[in-house]
Amino acid sequence: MSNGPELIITEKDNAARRIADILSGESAEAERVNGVNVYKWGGKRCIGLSGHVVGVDFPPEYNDWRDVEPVELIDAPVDKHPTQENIVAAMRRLARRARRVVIATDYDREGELIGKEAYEIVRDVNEDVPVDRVRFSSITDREVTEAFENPDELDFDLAAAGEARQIIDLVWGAALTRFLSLSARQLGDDFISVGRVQGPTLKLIVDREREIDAFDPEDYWELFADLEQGREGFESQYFYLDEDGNEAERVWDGDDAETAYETLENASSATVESVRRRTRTDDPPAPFNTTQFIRAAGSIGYSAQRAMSIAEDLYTAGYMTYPRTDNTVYPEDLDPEELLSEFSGHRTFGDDAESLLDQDEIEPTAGDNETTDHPPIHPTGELPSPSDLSEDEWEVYELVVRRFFATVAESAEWEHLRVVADAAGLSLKANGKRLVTEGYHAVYPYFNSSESFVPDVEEGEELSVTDTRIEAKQTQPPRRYGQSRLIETMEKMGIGTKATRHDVIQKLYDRGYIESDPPKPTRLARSVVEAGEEFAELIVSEEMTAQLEQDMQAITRGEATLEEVTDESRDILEDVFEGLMSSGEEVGKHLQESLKADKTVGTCPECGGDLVIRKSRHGSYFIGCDSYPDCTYTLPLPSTGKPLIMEDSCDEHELHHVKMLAGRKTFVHGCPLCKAEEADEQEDLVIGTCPECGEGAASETPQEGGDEGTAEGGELAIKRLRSGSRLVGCTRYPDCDYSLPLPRRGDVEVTDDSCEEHDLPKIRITYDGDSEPWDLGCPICNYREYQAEQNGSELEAVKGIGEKTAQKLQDAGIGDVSALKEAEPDALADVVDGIGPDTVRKWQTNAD
DNA sequence: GCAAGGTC
Repeated sequence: MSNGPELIITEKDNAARRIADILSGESAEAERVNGVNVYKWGGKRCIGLSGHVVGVDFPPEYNDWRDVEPVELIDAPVDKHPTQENIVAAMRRLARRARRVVIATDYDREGELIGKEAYEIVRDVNEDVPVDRVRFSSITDREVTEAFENPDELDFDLAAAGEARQIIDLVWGAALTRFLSLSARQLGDDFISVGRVQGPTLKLIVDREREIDAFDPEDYWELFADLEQGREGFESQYFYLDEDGNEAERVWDGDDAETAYETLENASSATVESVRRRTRTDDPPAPFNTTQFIRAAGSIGYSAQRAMSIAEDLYTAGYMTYPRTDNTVYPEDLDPEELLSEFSGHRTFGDDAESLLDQDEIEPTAGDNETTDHPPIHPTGELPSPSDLSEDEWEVYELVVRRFFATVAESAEWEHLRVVADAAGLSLKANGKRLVTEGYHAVYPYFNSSESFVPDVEEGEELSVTDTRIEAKQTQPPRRYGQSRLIETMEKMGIGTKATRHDVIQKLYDRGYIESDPPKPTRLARSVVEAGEEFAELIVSEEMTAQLEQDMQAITRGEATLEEVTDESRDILEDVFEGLMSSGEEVGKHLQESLKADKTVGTCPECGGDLVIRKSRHGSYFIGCDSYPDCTYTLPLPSTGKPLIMEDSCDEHELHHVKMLAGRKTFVHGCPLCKAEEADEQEDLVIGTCPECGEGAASETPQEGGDEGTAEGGELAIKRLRSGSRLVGCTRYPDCDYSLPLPRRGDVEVTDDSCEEHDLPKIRITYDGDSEPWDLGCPICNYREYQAEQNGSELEAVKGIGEKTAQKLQDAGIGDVSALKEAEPDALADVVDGIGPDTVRKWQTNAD
């Protein structure tokens, strides 16, 4: 038997480092094996994977979509192959000499499978080494130590359940995706995908849109009266009892409403008929799991994707716990008092933490989901200072801290006051609420805690009616799902996981199935869902996951095998394909029509054909005529973003407006023909000489046939392009392509002020309305600053570097990422305040 | 190039 080291394998590097610290009493040292961190102490090594390091796929001979009939994929073999070669290689190297291996991946089904994948890699190079499995749900001293004292075995049945899922997802997803894409002749980047999770998610969105389309608004009226007691006024609303004896406020008949309003208008007083006071306890919220965190972040303006990305950064930097968790119950190990006391004395959180510590008892709330995966999201004892984080990061961090505070705070108490009064035979009601005990709201301001005032009145009291109103309204269609509502609904339906739900939504955007926020389905999405409903009901239904979940549990309990479950699933898919293949052409035609509808901007002014959005060979978008090459009419589009056709259109040209999607830089381009005409009409405005080819400029490279160093007389002008963008560019374009960017929005104004260095006038951008003008200054100086900023945000993209830190680095002469990578850690740490060489090394690893 | 699931 080998007397080499003991090898511990975790699911991720972060866990490896923390476990090594705990088991070694902080004495573990990091070394790099094949570019992978390995933590080393005594006779032990600890390596972190990156989730799955092997993936399932068909053998290469199935790669060509046109050579292989999609139906053939159903019975095609499924292989596993390394996807993270460096990690696999490092593991093999370490496992070869190991005397013992301990699998310490996450404590859930997927973790068991990842553990089994590691086990197989280990076995491949070392037949005899004993392999143990340890399970713990939070990386704390006690849990980890205990787990390692009581090692267990890998649960191969549990892992097999995960493998069954992998195979079924691949076979169904790939076969159906290829079938739809081939039938619609959509090959390349724009294939048409379906899958067990994206299918029902898309159907959810499409179904809601169908309800909205089918919605028929109804008119109704509501009546209000302002009442006054002494000098205190408040609003009341008219109500009546409907046929079922329920209270109703909406009057559905216009004449009835008018009659009631006439009566109300003429009433000068109202008599209080009843007063009801109630106190209601408002309990603090449960700890954050991923879904609830995303929801809360959504309520302060972060998309699901963005919230998770920030959470990931805060986690990697050590400020909060693992962001992907289902758990809403704090582990016993978490001592809330101890964690609170870490915040006492803190500039922002100190007062709240201290007031919470003053409570008689600290008993955290608990949610309904108690799982073994990870603890609920909460801040760690390591506190960042605001300068370590960007503004967004700080805002999200504060949310996480305050949520933790809320979970250990006291309940709030509301006093509800309901007053019913009679005015000339009409019933009026008013509901007041007052926050009597602030409770957790004092530390968690994210919930609405606004009060509504109704004065203390008594039964029989006369109130005067000071004003009356009648409001004509219409019933509203159901609302589209927002991203966080979608994620919550997916969780309820049991589809996707904490780590994937937000990615699924992103995937729907990427595939051209949804657009805007809240997401709205495209024509293509409707067709895909229709095709699914008709031929492959399971792929657009949450039933598929529910069934799979049952099968996986059977495998886990040893009541079914992986083969039985996957064979049965393949049989069902065979049946699906029988129906599909006989209607392939029809399905394809329908999909193609929808695809075209999604791209059509309007009618071609030259030939009457359809104008559609196209992609050039260079990857940029433009508008072209569908009858190309017979008609060569085109219109340009802006170079940034992905075009989206909007519902409204231009009155003059009858072309749909176009929106350019570019994340936070998304903007409405408008009518592409108007933009082109505006550019044609506007003349270039010369503001100076071109620094590259103008008078006095020495050309850097001798031109062939030209005299060395001779300027060509180019001038700089403010130009408007047909694509809608503006720039300062050389009048000799395209012979000279010198150009400087100008902002898309606002009016460009040339001031009398000029830049001495570049001999150009300073430019000011003015806006309609109250917005302050922007003194952009000299366009060359401005562009230089812009580039420096770009380098800065490139630095900020590195994990662990926030806005302020990037600034500090720039001050220290680290202008961009490559400079950071080349920097000597000790030397850099010396010049940057509060940063150690280890942090620099961490950034350098992160920058790779 | 397909899915969904890890993780970055």
